[in-house]
Amino acid sequence: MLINELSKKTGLSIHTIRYYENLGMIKGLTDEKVKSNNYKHYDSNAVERLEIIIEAREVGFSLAEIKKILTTWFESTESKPETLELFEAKIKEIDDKMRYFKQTKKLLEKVCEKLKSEER
Amino acid sequence: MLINELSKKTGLSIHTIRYYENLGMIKGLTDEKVKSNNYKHYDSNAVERLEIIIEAREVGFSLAEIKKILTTWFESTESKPETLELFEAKIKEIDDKMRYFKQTKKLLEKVCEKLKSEER
DNA sequence: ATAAAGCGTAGAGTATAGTCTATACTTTAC
DNA sequence: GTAAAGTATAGACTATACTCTACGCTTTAT
Repeated sequence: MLINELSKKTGLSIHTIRYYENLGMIKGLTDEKVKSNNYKHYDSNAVERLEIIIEAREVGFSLAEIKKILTTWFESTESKPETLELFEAKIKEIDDKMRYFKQTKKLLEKVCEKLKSEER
Repeated sequence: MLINELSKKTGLSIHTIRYYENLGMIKGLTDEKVKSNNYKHYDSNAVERLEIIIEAREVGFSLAEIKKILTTWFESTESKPETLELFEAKIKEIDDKMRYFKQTKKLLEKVCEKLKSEER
């Protein structure tokens, strides 16, 4: 599929997809048989990668961190112990964030209660 | 307390605290009795506000959004229905994010498994 | 065959959230 | 009383993640 279809499939803008591609997070391939243009074709792996990017950026990971996750998941040949340590630390971070989430949700619920009681 | 103590209590840098103060998220007061300087004094409310800021930014709320939460929680006199709607939408957002968290955590756990199996 | 839409690259611009520097005055320690 | 450390303001600078514009070429539709 071309970038337009990829954009529609993932909900990301063409600009954003190209930005991620420039960062090396996804890769499109030009059809060798066609010489008149250099349009890039994207496969299901590109979709998968973009879906992971969307998920992980929502969690607050930086694109640099997400890139490491993608590399390890899809390309890694040799495994470095430091990468494992990084990801294990990230899992702990997620657990910590979950706690912040619960606290903030509670606060927001209290704020809503307050607003509702003032309404009367 | 002065800004140095506030910084130590919250773990935020003095620069960041001033940045938040400039945004109107916290407020220090100069001692009227002392005329030689205009050092600002911060009370427990400032600490409370900064703790809320830390929590909520971890969740991914923008400072503009956090400011609204603080205003409603500490200063609001009249309650606007749109504010209530905003916060209720934010609670839903938190629930959505929780799902992303769980998915990303699963992915990271799989990635860690992969790394461990390659190690052997 | 020509206009409209799509693709590519490169680079400029924007928004958010800090972070740092310069300058000047004040307080504290020795 | 002098140097070091603390405080204030203003503005410059940085990093991250987009977002947009300009330009030129290609494909598609009419």
